Amino acid sequence: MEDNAKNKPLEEKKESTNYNPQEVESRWYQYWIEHNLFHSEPDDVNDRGELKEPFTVVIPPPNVTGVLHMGHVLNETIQDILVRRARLEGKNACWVPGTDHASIATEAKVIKRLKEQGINKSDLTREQFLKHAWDWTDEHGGIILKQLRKLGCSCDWERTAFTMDETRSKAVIKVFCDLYKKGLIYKGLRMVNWDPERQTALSDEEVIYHEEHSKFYYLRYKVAEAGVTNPATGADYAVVATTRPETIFGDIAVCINPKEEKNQWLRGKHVIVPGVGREIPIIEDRYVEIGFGTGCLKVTPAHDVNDYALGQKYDLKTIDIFTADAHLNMDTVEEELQANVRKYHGMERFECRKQIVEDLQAMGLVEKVEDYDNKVGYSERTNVPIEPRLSLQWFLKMQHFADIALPPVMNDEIVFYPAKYKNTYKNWLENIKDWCISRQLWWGHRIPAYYDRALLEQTGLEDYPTDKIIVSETAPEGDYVQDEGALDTWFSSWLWPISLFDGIDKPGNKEISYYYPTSDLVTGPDIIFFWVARMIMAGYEYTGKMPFKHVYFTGIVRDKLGRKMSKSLGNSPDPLDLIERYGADGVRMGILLSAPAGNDILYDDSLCEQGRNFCNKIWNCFRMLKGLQRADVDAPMTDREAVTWFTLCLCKAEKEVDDLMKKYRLSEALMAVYKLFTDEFSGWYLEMIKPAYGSPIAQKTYDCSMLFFERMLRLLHPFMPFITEELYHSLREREDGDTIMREDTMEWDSEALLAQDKDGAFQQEIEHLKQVVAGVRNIRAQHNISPREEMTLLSPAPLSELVNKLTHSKVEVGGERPAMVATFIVGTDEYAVPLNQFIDVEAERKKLEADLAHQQGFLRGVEAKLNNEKFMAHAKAEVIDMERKKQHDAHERIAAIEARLKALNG
RNA sequence: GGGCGUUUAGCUCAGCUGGUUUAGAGCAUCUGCCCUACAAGCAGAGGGUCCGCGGUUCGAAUCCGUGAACGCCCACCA
Repeated sequence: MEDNAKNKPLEEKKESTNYNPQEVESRWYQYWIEHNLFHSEPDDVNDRGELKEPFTVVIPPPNVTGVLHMGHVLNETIQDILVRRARLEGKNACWVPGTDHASIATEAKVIKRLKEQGINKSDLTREQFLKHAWDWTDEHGGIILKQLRKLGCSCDWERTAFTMDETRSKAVIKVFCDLYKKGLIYKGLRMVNWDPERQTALSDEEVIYHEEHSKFYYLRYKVAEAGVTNPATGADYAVVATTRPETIFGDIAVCINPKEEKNQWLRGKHVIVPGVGREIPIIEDRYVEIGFGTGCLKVTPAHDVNDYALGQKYDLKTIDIFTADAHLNMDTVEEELQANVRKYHGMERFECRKQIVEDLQAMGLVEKVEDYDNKVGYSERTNVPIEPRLSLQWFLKMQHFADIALPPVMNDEIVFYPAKYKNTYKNWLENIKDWCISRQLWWGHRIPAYYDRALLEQTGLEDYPTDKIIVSETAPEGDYVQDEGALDTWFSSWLWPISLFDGIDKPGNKEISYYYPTSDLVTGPDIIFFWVARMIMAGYEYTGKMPFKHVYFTGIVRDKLGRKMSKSLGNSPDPLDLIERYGADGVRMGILLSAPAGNDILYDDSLCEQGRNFCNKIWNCFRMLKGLQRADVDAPMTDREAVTWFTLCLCKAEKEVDDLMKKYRLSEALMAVYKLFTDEFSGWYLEMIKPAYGSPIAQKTYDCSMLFFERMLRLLHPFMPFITEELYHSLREREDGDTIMREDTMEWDSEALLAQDKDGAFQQEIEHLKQVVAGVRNIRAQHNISPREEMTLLSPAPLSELVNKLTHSKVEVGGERPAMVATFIVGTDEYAVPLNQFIDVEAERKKLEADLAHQQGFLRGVEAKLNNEKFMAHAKAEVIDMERKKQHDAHERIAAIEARLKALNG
């Protein structure tokens, strides 16, 4: 993988001059913790005695049993950048960490582990099971938070919370009771998404639909009335097409569209469910789409949402033929039909599908089987096909919440980055459905609803009168039974920004008043409905305010082929391993480099490599500067020019980074710093001020350079916290406890500094100079002239001494042109370098002619505009002036090229 | 079936309300270099019909229309 081909073999290398991140990183993280630098308290004041502005971020709590993956690296790095930058700006930054109990995922893991120990969940009481779950949480919980430290995350660890700790649980229960009191929570028998693996209801958002290649089975339903046949075919049966033949045991009717001509003969008749023998009526409803399938729809109210609706409309009974784990339950089928169906009892649903089709085929009741693509819903967590199932669940009415949560996003009180997610958000809220909040799980917040034991035994759960249910934060006196269900995990997550500051239980307390609304939320767009939207709802409902001001949606981290990272593909690198190899700073830079908000990242190790290389570059710049001998002498003119120029570069870059950060264009901000450091500082500035071998540098120049360095470290610190802290302390002696993280109080007025070169004339001069240097270097490269060999540069005008220094040449103004020269043009000036060798006249001429053609083409374009009356009449004056300048410059360049060509020919 | 988004160099992307020397960056590629900070480096070079078509305009990568390809979200066609 490593391309060492052109690298020097290791053994030949001099002593290593590479930056070693591992030692540095662990040392500084420990220092930060020891000095409590991440901790925040309300009403903190700065050195000037002013109250600091709060800047709050709450972490999207990772699953308590989770381990760090690349998605976390991206997400947490972005949060850390925002938080660290806020600290440098003098804000009181508070990043609150924590974990999520993730009820369904964690319960699954616990069950799996118990199974490995030979224990079945069903053998345990609720209390026993919860004991195991808590053990697991204590054991594995928080591993991920430790891993975040390796990444450099500056969370306020003293505030670490858990969605099921005491404060958070209290908030959840309180909110449930409150919403129940407000009439927004109700209990009802509804068709829900049932996960047969975990045996719990799921919300609509937890179902993921996949396109699937399946079969369309055409089944024959014999007409019960004797002698009635299809006039078109003579058949004495109706044909019903279905993708789920195993549900025919629950068929209650066959529905046709009253307008569909070809099925008119079935009106008012009855048919026999094939293989089952149940006689069911033909009903009519316009819901059935004309022209689709056979126009005959089997109605199975217990196992399909639409059929359920039809069942309600026509008052049909329901026969639920599945057990909770999606095996066939024939006990619900009528006694007189048992002989036909008993053999299917206890079969798994897909096995039964095969079997029933086989059996019906044997009976000649299958007309045909076609290939068919349809969508099947899968459980987000267990990845098992969900089963629509009628069950008693708790729901939250959502219209009210949609009404309060939509406007603030649409009018940008809460700003989404990127803004396109506003549409997604709007769409969901405008088609909101009630939220199924109960789960048939034990690991989670138990629903605070109580049933009178005596009454319950009398009525059973389904018929228990709703008005007799007691919803209360504490168990009522007397003989009551608590609801067995737990709440959807998101029913606690949606309170997170409030409950972290105990704002539900103690509204208006000091913490919530200070830290809330939080500043930025960083999360993936995949949980915009699950989490973001619902936090906004809870925020307005319980504080009257938005929960956060900005939402930054990250992309998905993919491999470089664009595939999602997954364990099975083995394309997901272990972040800790990457940190080991490239350093946390390197990994942070790598993951951020190609990550504009909302864009997927095609991750490749080479990105981290670039990050590591950059660290090394910074490290070596520092070594070079620090190693210079200093002397108390006047700085030469070249130093002063270099310092002035770089001051301007730095100020411009600071402004640019500031601007980009305000727009949350983090990768571009980092790139701006990267270019400032590698190109301008290291490539140009250091070469400009580097003293001759063995000579010292002027103290003044040295001090300025160190100042530049420190300012660049500050710019870079949010992105690369470790190396910047290390070098901050290496620049000069610092007091114990000092840190780069403190507010920037350096005397540095970038506006005033930039004003010194308001029209940019000086910067232009240096840019011109850089091009001249490049021109000379180019000639050296083309003619194989060693950088050590001194040359003469013939210039039309005097040039700064910097040119001599950077090109190792003597500049002569004007002067005679010898026969053998190489030339180049910068702007409209022609420069020449006399050569001690013959030049390839043909090659030179060809190049010049190509350039000439290009310039002439350019000129034609410009002149076409200037000769166009309409252009002259419509275009703005500045534009016309610009075109005139272009014309003038092009003429000059053409003249120079022609003169040179003439000299070459003559 | 609706909605949204994307399409610019080999790759990943900038290019804001049309005009800034006939399109920029980083990476990758090629050539030449171990010169006393850095070969995890330095210097230089090459590379684009701005998805197609039509329109608006003096002027379009940029605005409008249309077609295509890809991606995402939502939706109960069995």
